[in-house]
Amino acid sequence: MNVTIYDVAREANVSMATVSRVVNGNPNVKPATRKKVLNTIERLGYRPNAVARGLASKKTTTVGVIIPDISSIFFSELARGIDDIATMYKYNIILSNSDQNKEKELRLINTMFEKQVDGLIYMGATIGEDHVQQLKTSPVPVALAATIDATETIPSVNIDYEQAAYEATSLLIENGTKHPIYVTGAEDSVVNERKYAGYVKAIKEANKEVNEEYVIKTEFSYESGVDAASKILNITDHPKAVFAATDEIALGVIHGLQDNGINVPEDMEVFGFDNTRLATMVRPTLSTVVQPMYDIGAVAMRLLTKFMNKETVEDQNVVLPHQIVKRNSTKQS
Amino acid sequence: MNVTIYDVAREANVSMATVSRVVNGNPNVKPATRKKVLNTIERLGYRPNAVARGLASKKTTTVGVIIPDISSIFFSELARGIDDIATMYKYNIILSNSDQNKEKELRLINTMFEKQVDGLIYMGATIGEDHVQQLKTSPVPVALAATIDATETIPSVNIDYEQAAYEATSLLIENGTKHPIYVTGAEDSVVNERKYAGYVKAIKEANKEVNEEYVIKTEFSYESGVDAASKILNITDHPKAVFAATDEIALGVIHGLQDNGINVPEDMEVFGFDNTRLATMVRPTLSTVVQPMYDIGAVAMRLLTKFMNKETVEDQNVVLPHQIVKRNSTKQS
DNA sequence: TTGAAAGCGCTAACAT
DNA sequence: ATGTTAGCGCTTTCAA
Repeated sequence: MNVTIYDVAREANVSMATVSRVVNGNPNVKPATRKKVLNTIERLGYRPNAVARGLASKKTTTVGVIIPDISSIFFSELARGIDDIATMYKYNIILSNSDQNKEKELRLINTMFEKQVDGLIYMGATIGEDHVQQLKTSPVPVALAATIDATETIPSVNIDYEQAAYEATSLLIENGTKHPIYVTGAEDSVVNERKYAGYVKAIKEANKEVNEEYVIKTEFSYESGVDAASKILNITDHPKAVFAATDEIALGVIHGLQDNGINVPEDMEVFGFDNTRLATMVRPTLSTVVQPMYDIGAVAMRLLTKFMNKETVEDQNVVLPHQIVKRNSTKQS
Repeated sequence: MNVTIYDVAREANVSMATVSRVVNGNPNVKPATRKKVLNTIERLGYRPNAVARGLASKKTTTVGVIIPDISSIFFSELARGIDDIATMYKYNIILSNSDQNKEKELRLINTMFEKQVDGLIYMGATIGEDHVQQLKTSPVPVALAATIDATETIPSVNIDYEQAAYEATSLLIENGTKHPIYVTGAEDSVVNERKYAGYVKAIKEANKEVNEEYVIKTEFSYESGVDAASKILNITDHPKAVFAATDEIALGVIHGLQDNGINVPEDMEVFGFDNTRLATMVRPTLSTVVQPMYDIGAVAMRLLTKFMNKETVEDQNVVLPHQIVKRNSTKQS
């Protein structure tokens, strides 16, 4: 058996309550007593049992994190932001991958509640009614990171996807391509919708009409980008600029283009989205939209701590600033 | 207040024990009773409290995972393998970043124990005596993933780093470069030592002598690779092949070389290590050592489940097979 | 400043 | 097949 608070109390000739007080830094303990207790804690090698503490106090100092895929360069960066702030506020993180699978997402949320997390950070493209339902009846605070629910009723941290996509597309248009091609995933999410909306807005502003042939819906992967490049090259008289919904797609497009003897950006320009570390790990380096993944995670966690502390929060839906960074996959303008 | 097992018992006219039995799938319950209980669980929206269960049963179905940096493409892949197998065995994961900081590592291990994890998976290059001490006196099973302690007394899952590095270097030598350059991090870890030993072995086999000028110790980052390329180019009459200790360094080297007008692999060859997703996301695609990160994580977790189940394990130090994959950053031989 | 004692919600003998 | 009853190790009133 392990040494318990009771053992310490007995050995130090004080009550459990006193030991508890010194362990928890309660100031109402005479220095001499504190010292005595601390000594026997040291001597016995006492280590508080967080589970027992959790049961008694109804706080686990643990937050749940549901993430689509931690091996994704995008989400792992977010997770890092979450964990750093969590650590700062003395929380630990239970991390689970959902693969954007609805059943699994719902099940995971429930598991997190069973484990009595003090709060939950949720990431996942498609938030249906059942998700919202389950999240809104949560016994603990919830925050969405880089995720938007249609009702916009759950606290969240994001950037202005529409505006960002609009700016990126506009830049390509200004650079001389009237109707850039858009390559994205065929995902049915609010974030994806907004990016598309921004693209459309820029196109309409310049051309009035959106040519569906120039919108390629595939998957959010490097390979899809490579494939998309071939498709693009097969379009007769294709536009000379491509806006990709993620950096990973953009990288694929660049390489797919290069594999076909096309020079980027001389022959064709490519613009990405996210500014993952990948963006500077290509030649030419990728012009892209800076989505501050780490910060989104960090701010989401910070927001959650406020809710957990029952602080009043001014704005539940945080919109972080984005940026446009021009590197070498687009022409200098 | 939440609904407890006691409420369910009362409403269903059975004892807590019976409710506990149906919740835990104990077969010793009359089907009719089970159904009745299940109904009232449903009706009351009862959700078992895992913390209370943990206190009573001394099992939390949670394992700790200490990782240097989840945002690293290498470790996040490992983490994914861990979580998948954990999920398969009904465990959840408490994930914490250590940044390879000794103080933090030691503190995290302790926190994991306080939280009463049922097991611990540890990753981290430098395992000193205090780590070994703390890990060996662990109250729960521990497994190292892609990590080696000098005493080799803690269960672990790895590949044969020395052999892998030897093979990679030899391949470069066979391709015509008598003494390839080695670019690695200045990290003081067993894994790093072994890779270096493999490199040295191959060099000695071909030349008898190792030229220290051809060993560049920097950091494990893309940027370091880029910088290393310049250094290499500054070496008079430098070798025409580079073996990098990680893919990320290799990518940097390739781009640094290309930025200086060098063609890969025509002018210089580059070989990586790990086979992260990065390897196929460069042009030319990267020849590299396949270290099965996902599998290492998965096997480590599987190993841990065996220990947690008190199964007897034949070999505590698992060595997974590696592979050499030739892509386009080396010449066809 | 300290102690006593009642839980927190559940599991696990032990009975029946 | 089901119920009774101790705890699990800690926090938290409430008293003193």
